[in-house]
Amino acid sequence: MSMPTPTEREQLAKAFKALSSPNRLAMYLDLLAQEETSVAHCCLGDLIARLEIGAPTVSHHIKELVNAGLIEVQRDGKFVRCRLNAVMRTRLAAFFSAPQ
Amino acid sequence: MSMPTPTEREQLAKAFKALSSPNRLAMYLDLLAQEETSVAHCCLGDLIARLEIGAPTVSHHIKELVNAGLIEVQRDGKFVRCRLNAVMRTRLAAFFSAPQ
DNA sequence: AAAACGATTCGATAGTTGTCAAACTATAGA
DNA sequence: TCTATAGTTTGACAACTATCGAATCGTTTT
Repeated sequence: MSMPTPTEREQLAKAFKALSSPNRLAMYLDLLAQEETSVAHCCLGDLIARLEIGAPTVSHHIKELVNAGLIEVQRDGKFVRCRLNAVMRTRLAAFFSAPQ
Repeated sequence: MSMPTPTEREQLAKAFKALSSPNRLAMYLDLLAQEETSVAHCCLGDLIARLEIGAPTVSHHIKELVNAGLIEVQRDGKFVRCRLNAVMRTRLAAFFSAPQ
């Protein structure tokens, strides 16, 4: 990978910070697992059920993950659907990939 | 990537936490860049010179990066040589790699 | 319209962390 | 042995953060 610009470095640090909280990482992993089993549906309630933290905290974490560019959300009636941001995922993979 | 075990998840979170500090990320990037230009040498003084933080802070950050399994260090006389941990780098790349 | 449900905002708190200055240790060279 | 150099440890502090309970907002259902 080529050397990131200072701006890119900032974005990377932000993404890593978002994944540095065990519960946020668990949420990211949940969405990752879901992506690979092609389950369309995932709202905050699902994440709340799986983790042992309250709704306000989950809501806060979701905002952090969105703000870091790691996931995307979309209102759907009462629910908020979450899914991974594929572009960011690819960028992070590239970051750690050794040259050829 | 297959679902990480709780232990693996802990290790991942630890690695991301280590990279979530802009200065620690800069240090990791320094070692990354160096790896790719095949410069053998990199001691703490080099990192101190490039970043605008003091020696105690750099020393502290190095310990964090080592503890997270991201880099390895080795005493060499007066100096401490730093280099990336290739295994961890590969694991992180795999984590973000999309299936097939 | 009222109740129920999903999610967000707010205020507070306990705990964590990045940084520094000062003191210290270790190695190399004169 | 004295000095200079490279790095570490310690103690402290300001800034940040993960979490909670309570109140609120928006949507659906009855």
